[in-house]
Amino acid sequence: MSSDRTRSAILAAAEKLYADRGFGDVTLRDIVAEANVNLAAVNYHFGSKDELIAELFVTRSLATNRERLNALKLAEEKGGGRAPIDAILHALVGPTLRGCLGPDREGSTAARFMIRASIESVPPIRRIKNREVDHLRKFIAAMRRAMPGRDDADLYWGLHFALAMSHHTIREKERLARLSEGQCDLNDVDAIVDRVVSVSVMALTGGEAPARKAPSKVAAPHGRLTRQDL
Amino acid sequence: MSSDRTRSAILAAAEKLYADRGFGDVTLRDIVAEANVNLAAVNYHFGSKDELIAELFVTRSLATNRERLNALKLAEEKGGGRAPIDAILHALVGPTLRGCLGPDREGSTAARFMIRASIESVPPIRRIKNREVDHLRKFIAAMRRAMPGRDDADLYWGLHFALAMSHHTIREKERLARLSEGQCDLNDVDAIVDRVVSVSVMALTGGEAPARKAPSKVAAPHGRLTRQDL
DNA sequence: GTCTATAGCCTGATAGAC
DNA sequence: GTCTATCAGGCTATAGAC
Repeated sequence: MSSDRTRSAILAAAEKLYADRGFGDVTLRDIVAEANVNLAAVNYHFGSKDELIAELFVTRSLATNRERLNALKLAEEKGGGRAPIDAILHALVGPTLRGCLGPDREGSTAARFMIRASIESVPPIRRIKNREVDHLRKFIAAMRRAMPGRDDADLYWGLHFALAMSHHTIREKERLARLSEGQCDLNDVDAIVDRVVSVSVMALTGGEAPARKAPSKVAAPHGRLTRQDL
Repeated sequence: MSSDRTRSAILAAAEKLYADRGFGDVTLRDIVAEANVNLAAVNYHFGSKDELIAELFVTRSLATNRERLNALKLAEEKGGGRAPIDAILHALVGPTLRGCLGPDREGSTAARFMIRASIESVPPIRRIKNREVDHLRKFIAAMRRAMPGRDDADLYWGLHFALAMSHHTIREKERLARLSEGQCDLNDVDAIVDRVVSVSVMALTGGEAPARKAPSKVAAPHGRLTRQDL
């Protein structure tokens, strides 16, 4: 009982401090001071600093993955087992973007923690991300059903680019706001999700084999290989 | 004179060790052992560990930026002051991708160092990246000349997505190789550059206002706003 | 089981001799 | 410029109180 209170206090204090000041500037001593517990309690309950960080990240990460898979399942049921490609990509990038940029969660501790995790990518978080690859296969499977003709490599690249755009937007939102001098509205999450989905769909459908040996003007600018030639 | 040799030895040893084992696992004591110099020499020559890392990164980073701007200048001269959009994006993402994935530099110390810098994003490197925003304005200016009709916001988003795809490909190349079980060829740099450029061009030209209030089937999947409505 | 006090070792940084 | 010695602060481990 009392154990749960100490454990929870550590988790809450850690998430708050990491969200506020980042992983680099927060020590275990800062965390135990904020939580009003003893230094050794962290090791007792979590084993190490890294495992504490890992638990924080896994908790938030699992929630996002559940949202993703629910949205995917819903979209496929709605389409009788086959969802349109844009709905699949929407299910993939929507939860992540809304979780970090959403107006409801605007500046919530959880959102700011996940943004920090995205920007600083400390070792325990990297480890988790690296083994968190299985649930992406479910998206590849859904994409394969949506676009039966496409090469698998094209599907993987499409998925990869969709994740690239959403993660990079979260990670570099300050920079983009500054570079564009406010002309890119980073508060309108729905518009951002649509933009990412729209570009991802174009990436997946745009180079749709016009003629094996006649690359489109735009796709083969410098006489290099086009996707169709790979 | 002797100072220069010590300085260079530290730089070389640090870049090698960071490239091999990452920033998290390499201490100053490891570096001075590899360089056969005294521990205090690092602080004497660089001020701090962070400034040593910063110097390593800035050196490689400036070289890439020079390549980028040279390629951009060349493309604009070739077109009489106005380069086609794909050539501009090529100049933007080509040097970065070739510098990290190129077959000539395959596994070179410099390439592996820059990949580490991209993956681990340690504080001194983040600081440099954050203030390294000015030279991107030259690319925005060139893009504005190439696509006079486009909204500035669209140009910024296009630039942002191009960088997103190239950086994410460098950063997650192992993961993509594993996820795709080798079906995505991460050794064919030219093909990757073309793929990134091709998608970026589509992002910039694809949503080209078909009709103000009739969003295309693919761009407005869920009745949300399309780019044209922003 | 839960928690505290304390000691250990490693890190980056620095002062002062040479 | 270079080196030795030492420092403060970080995370971890453990012995023992409750």
